Amino acid sequence: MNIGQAAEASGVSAKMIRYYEQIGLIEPPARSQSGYRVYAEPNVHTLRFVRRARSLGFSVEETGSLLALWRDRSRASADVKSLALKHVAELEEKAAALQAMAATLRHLASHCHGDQRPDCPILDKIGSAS
Amino acid sequence: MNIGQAAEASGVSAKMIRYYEQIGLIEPPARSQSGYRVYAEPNVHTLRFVRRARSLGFSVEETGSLLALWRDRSRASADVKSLALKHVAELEEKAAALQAMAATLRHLASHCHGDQRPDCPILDKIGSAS
DNA sequence: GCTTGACCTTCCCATGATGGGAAGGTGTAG
DNA sequence: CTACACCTTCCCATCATGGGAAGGTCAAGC
Repeated sequence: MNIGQAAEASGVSAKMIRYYEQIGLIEPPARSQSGYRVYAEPNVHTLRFVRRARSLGFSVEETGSLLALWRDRSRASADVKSLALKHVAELEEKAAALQAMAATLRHLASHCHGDQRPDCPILDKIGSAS
Repeated sequence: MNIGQAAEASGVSAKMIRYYEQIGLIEPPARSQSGYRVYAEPNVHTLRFVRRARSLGFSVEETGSLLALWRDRSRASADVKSLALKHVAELEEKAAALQAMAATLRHLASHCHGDQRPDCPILDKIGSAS
């Protein structure tokens, strides 16, 4: 399987597969005589793991830790759980920060007429609030 | 006022003030004979505006639009309000995405014993779920 | 066999917002 | 006059991703 097919099968772009290999997140695959990367099913499986970890908001580095845990059959599930819950806390913190911004701005907007007149408490507040 | 004092007074780092100037977000300030940037109160006011817009999650480019609206005394408040509400929608979308990740992961974690045993539904799911 | 087009390779550049730091000039207080 | 704090510009790094150029490879069709 060439990189294009591995990309198709895993949902990870060819560009990113090469990048993940370059930074050491995934193992370099076999190469054909002409230098093409050749992927087998286990490689694709790993790529899918990476894609899903990324889609759960883990950074590439954290994904590397997850991969290591995944491959280590003797790890304690407590290690995985603590990593996951720490990440959950970070996600929730970021979500809360975004929602606080949205709430503030929505509040400002609710006081803005939104018509032809220039008066606008949104800009007034951004320009003078503490 | 030199750039350090303007940074102190506005809450924007000297590095970022130079960057904002370089990309054209803010006007180049006056210069002293020796080439030092010299800021007056209106400059600091603008910097504070930028800082607050950024802290509400507006990108630098969006902040530029807000600045233009702020300086344009004849703009309609409807223009400001629509920009603000569009941004609110984006913020809420991002927050919802993060919370969905957190919820998924929290759900997976709730099924993980978190003890010395290696079995872990978190990794199992990341490794095999669709 | 030869051409064509789809694929692959590596290499470099760009993004967005920010910080770090080097090399060198300036300004001020003691 | 010497320190020291500040300023200047310039380059580099981050994080994850995409774009694209220049050139090699492979398979299908003529």
